[in-house]
Amino acid sequence: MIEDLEHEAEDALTPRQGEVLDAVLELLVEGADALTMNAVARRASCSKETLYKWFGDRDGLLTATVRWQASRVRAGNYERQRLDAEALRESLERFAANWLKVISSRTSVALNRVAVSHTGSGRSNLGSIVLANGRFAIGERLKPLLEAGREAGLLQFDDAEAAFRTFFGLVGRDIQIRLLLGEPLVLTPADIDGDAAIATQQFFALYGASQMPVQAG
Amino acid sequence: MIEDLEHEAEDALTPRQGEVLDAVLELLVEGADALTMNAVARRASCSKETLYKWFGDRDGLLTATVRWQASRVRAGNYERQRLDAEALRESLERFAANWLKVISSRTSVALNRVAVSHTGSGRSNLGSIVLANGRFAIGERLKPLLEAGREAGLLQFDDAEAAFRTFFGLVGRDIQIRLLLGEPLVLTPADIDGDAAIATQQFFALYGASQMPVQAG
DNA sequence: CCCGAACCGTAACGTACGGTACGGCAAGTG
DNA sequence: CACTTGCCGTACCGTACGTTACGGTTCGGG
Repeated sequence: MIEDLEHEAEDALTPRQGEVLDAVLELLVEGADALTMNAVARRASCSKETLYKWFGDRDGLLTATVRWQASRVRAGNYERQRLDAEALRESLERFAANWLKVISSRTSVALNRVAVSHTGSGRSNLGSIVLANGRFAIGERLKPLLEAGREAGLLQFDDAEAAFRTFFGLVGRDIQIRLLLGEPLVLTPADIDGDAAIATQQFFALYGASQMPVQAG
Repeated sequence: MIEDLEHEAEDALTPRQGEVLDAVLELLVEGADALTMNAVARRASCSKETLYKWFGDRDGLLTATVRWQASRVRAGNYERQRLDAEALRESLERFAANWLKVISSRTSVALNRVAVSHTGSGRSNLGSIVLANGRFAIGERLKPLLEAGREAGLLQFDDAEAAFRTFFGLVGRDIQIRLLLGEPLVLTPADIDGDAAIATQQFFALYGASQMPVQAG
C-alpha cells in the first residue's frame, strides 16, 4: 500500500544478489538470532563490505529480503471467466489452500516474525511491506472474484472488504498466531485441502445467494 | 499448557514487584527496544541488582511480566445457567467483545510482539506462555459454554474445538496480524460491539440448531 | 600487458547492553 | 547503640554485533 515506486529497483537484482538474499532467508528460518551480518557474509560467501554496498545497512538487507520473497509468492490473478457455482467454489478453495500453504511455510513464519519484531522496535517499516504483500495483496486479488460471484448471482453482500475479511478469518482462524508464537503446528497438504474446503463451505453458508448445503460439524 | 506448577510463585509477588512489572509494561508499550535493564531500573526506581535478584535475568523478567499481565486479564468463567437462545447469544457476544478488546489493547500488542520475537530467537518460551494465557485460555473458557448450548439444543456441532476455532476466526479475522505488523488500526468500543454482534450472528448461522436470522452484509 | 573496478576475507573500531560488584542509606531487631 | 537486611545508585566488565577499513584476487577493457 506504500510502495510501487520502487518496482524497478526491486527487479534490478542481479542473480548474485538473489543468492545473497536466499542466504538471508536460510538463516532466518534457522532462527532470527542467527541473522548477523557476519553470518550472512559467511553463508553467502561474500564480504560484509559488499553487503553494505548493495543494501546500505542491516535494515536495507532485511527489506530487500522481504521484497525478494514477496516477489516470488505473488501468483497470477484469477481471470474472471464464466462463473458457475462450481467454478467459484473451486477458485475460493484454491485461494484458501494457497493462503494456508503460504502462512504455514517456515519462510513465511520466519519473515513475519522479524517483521513483527522490527515493528515493535520502531525502526524500518518491514511490517507495512509484509502486510502489503500478504494480507492486502491477497485481498485485492480475491475481491474481484467475490464481486464477479456477486454479479453472477452466486454471492450476496454489500461490502466486498467485509466479506473478504470474513473469508480470511474462516480460513486462517488461529493458525497464524499459533505458528508465530512457536507452536509446532504441522499442516499436511491434506489438512490444508480439508480446511480450505470447510472454510469455503462456511463462507457460502454465510454469503451464498442460493442455498448451499451447510455442514455444521 | 505447560505451567500450573508455579502458580504459588506467580502469586508471591510483592506490591513493589508488581510496580516493577508495571514499569516493564510501560516501557514495552513505548517500544520493544526501549526495554533495557537500565531503563527498567530507572523507570521503576530500583537498582539493577534488585532486578536480577528478583527475576534472575532478562528473560525471567519478561516471563514474570507476561504472567503478571495474564493474571489480570483472566476473567471469571461463565457459569452455565439456564440457557435460552438470547442468553447464549449475549454470552457469546460478550466473549467476542472482550477478546477483541484484549487483542487490540496496546499492552497485548506489545506483549505479543516480544513473545513472537523471542520465539524467533529460540531462547525462553514466552510464546507458549502467551498462547496458554491467550488463545488456549479463552478456548477452555468458551468450550463449556458451547457445549452447554449444544445440550440445550441451541447449537449443533461434533467437535467443540473446531467450533471454537471457527468462532475465533470469525471474531478476530485479520485484526491481530494487522496490529502486530504495525497498522494503526483503532477499534472504538462501538466497533468492537458491532464486530462482536456480527461475528456471533455468523456463528449462529453456521452452528445454530434452530434457524436464526442470517445477516449477509 | 597493465589498469581499474568489483569483490572476497579478515581485522579493527565503537557502542550498546546484559550482568556484576560495591558503597551508602534506611529500617527493623537484639 | 551495634548489627543485619534489603534496597538504591552507580560504576564497571565482558561481549556481541553493526559498521568501517584495508590488503589481496579475479576479470574485462584498452
